[in-house]
Amino acid sequence: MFIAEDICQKLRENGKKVTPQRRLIYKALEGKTTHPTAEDIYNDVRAVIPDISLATVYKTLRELVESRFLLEIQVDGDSSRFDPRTDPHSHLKCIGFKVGTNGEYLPCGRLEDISTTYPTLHVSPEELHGYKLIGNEVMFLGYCPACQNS
Amino acid sequence: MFIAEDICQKLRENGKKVTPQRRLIYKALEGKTTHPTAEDIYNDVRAVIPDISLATVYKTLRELVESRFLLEIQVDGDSSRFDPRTDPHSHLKCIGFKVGTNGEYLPCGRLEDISTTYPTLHVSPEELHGYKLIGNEVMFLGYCPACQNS
DNA sequence: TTCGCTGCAAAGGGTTTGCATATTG
DNA sequence: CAATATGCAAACCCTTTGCAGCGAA
Repeated sequence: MFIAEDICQKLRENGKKVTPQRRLIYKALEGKTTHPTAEDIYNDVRAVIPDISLATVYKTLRELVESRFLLEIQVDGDSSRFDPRTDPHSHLKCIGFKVGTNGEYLPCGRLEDISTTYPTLHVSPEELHGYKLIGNEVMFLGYCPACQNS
Repeated sequence: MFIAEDICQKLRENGKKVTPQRRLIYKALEGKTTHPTAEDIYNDVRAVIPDISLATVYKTLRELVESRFLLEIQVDGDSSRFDPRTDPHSHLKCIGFKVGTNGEYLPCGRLEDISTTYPTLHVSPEELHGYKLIGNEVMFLGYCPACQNS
C-alpha cells in the first residue's frame, strides 16, 4: 500500500531528505488508479508548487520505482505510466481512439487494474529453450465505454 | 508466413516500387526468430548496401507493420523489436543481465516466440469497467540459459 | 517521364544528466 | 555545516520528417 508518509519516513531512515516537492509527488500518487504519466504528476503538483521542475518529478519517480514503491508500466511506444499498486496484478488497456482538438486521432490508452493473476500459465518444455521461468504479465486489450461508440 | 518475394509483389500491385533496399530488408527479416531491432536490420543490410540509410530501414519497417506483414514488439523502454511471425502468439523474455565491454550491466533482453495462446483468459464482470474485451497478450519472464549462471 | 524512393540532416518526444544554487537535517 | 535536492538547460536515444536528387516502372 502506497502511503506518502511511510515513504517520507523511509527517506529519513536512509539519510535522504524530505522536501516539499517529494512529499507532494508522493501525495499525488497515493491511491491513484489512473496510471498517470510523469507529465500528469507534474501538472498535479504544479497546482501547488508552480515552479517545480519536470526533471525533479522524473528523478523522484525513478527513485520510487527503484525502491519498489511504484510500478512503471510501459505499453507500446507511449510514455511510462506509473502505478502505486505494486502487488502482482494485470492490466486492461483501451485500444480505441479519441478525436483530438484538431480532429486528429489519438490513442485512448485508458488503463485499468485487474486483480486477477495467472500464476499457473505455463510454457511447454520444448518452447522454454532452457529458460528458467519466473512469471508472466498479462495485458488485456479492449475498448473502454467511451471508445465503443466512436 | 513472411516471404520477401510475396511482399515485393504486393508492392507492385499497389503501385509502389521494389527497390534493392526494400528487398534486402525483407530478406533480412524472412524467417528470423531473433526479434531484431531496426538497428540490427540496418547492420545486416549494410553488409550488402553499405550506404543504406537508417531512415530507410525505419520507413520500410513502419510500412510492413502498417500493412500487417510484421509485428512490432515493445517491451519496457527498449527500442522496438520486430517479428515476421504475425499469427497470435506469446513471448518469453529474458530479464537477466549481461556484462558489457566496459564492465557495465546491460539487460539481456533475449526474446523467444511461444506458440501457445490463451484465448480463454477472462476478466470478471466487475473488473471489466464496461470495457469490450478483444484479446490479451501474455509476456513470460525468465532467465535464458546464458543468464542463469551470472 | 513520372512518381515514388532514397539519403541526409534536422527535428521530435520522452527521459536523463551536469552543474550551480538552494534547502534539509 | 555538510550533504542532499532542486531547477535549468543541455544532452540523449530512438524514431520520424522534410526535402533535393535519384531511380524504378
